[in-house]
Amino acid sequence: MGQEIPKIIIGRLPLYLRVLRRLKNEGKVYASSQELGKLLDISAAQIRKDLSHFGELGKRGTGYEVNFLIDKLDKILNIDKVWNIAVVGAGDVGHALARYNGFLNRGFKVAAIFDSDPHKIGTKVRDLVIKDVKEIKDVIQEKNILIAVVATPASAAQEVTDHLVENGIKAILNYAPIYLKVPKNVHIEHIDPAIHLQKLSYYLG
Amino acid sequence: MGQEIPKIIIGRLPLYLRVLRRLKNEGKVYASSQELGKLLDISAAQIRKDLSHFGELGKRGTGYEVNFLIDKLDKILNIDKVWNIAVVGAGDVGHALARYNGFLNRGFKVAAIFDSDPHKIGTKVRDLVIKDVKEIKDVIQEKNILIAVVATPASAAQEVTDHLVENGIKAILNYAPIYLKVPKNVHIEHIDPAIHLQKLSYYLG
DNA sequence: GTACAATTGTGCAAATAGTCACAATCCGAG
DNA sequence: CTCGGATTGTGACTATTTGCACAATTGTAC
Repeated sequence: MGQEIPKIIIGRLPLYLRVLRRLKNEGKVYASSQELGKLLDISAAQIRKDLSHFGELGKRGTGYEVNFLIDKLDKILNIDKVWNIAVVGAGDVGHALARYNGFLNRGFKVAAIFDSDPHKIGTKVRDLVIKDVKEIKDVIQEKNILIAVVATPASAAQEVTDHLVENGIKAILNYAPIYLKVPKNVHIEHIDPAIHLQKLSYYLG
Repeated sequence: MGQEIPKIIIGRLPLYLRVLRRLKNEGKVYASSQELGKLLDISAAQIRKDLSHFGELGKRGTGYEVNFLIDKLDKILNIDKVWNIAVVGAGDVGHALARYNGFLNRGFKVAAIFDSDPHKIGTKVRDLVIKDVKEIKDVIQEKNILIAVVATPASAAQEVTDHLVENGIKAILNYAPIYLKVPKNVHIEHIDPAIHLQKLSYYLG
């Protein structure tokens, strides 16, 4: 303990959590590393080693108690509460995110959505009013938002990002097809479907 | 050569390509590994080593010729043509994908979209008619589709996937928040925004 | 044409990640 | 209360990935 946990391990924890939630739903009380591994195509040894970074979470002979492990992972990933997040860009992606039902029971709630288009500002997505990007500062302060999603066109993404960072955002999920520069104390993840498709097409040669 | 290229390297090639396209747009003719590295937060040495797997693509003293490298990466990734792809699920994600303008110049075209909801079947997204999932077989044969996107609820995703695989799909991009089982000759990539958000929230502890 | 600044490609070393295999432990049956 | 099957946690090992450093090459300036 006390050790810095490698990023690659952190990246697997949400996968473990997702499958555990499913098992819980199916009424399962215990799960072995072998069983989890089979459901995730990850070796049982790796799962055990990953989890062992956070203490002795399993019981020898029995496996991992599903509910206990879910709670533990929730705490580790800091999603034992719900984070308010902001979405910038009310295009198709912004709309899809604002309307997505899957966030709430996984630790997040879209609490604000912004755009710069006067035609969109003031209209609603679900029960959320699209606000002017100029209001970002006030809103994220008021709603205590630390996580934002950038869902603007590539041309606006860096500028929006800088603005978010200036106003205290500490983590960004970026859907714009461009690499965003952020200070190293700000964390960032990227989603670009074309990138994934290109990885796939390589293997179809 | 003849060697199997590690997956992790293949995963970076689309990133190189994306930044090269931007540089080309800006009128740049040459780019050094250092310059690319700075734009991507990847070490220059790593970029050189990655690219060296595919021949001597740069010029010592000068760097990489942008146009040449773009062409080369296009060929390596098999996107020197446009792939027809199918989207299954015409919800928010399916709509967003079908309406997205960014695919075409990156090697892909949404050529079909399917749903099982009778209310949606027959309606249009852009100029694409939403078809019944029962027509998957015929349409992907007719349009020569090898790549599909699963954008259904989690509950339907595995069934849809099995159906796609049975009918010749060789690569799947999965947006459903569930791990999909596929035969090992079928390639798969996953996108789940909640997973990314959870990776981020870990660091906000 | 020579000197020099820039930059690649790459062998080697270091760091990181993953697998193996087994002692330690747990639980249930008898 | 002992035995046996199951399963974890982990040290030792192996494999993979990254970084370093420099010879080889290129182009330019004079």
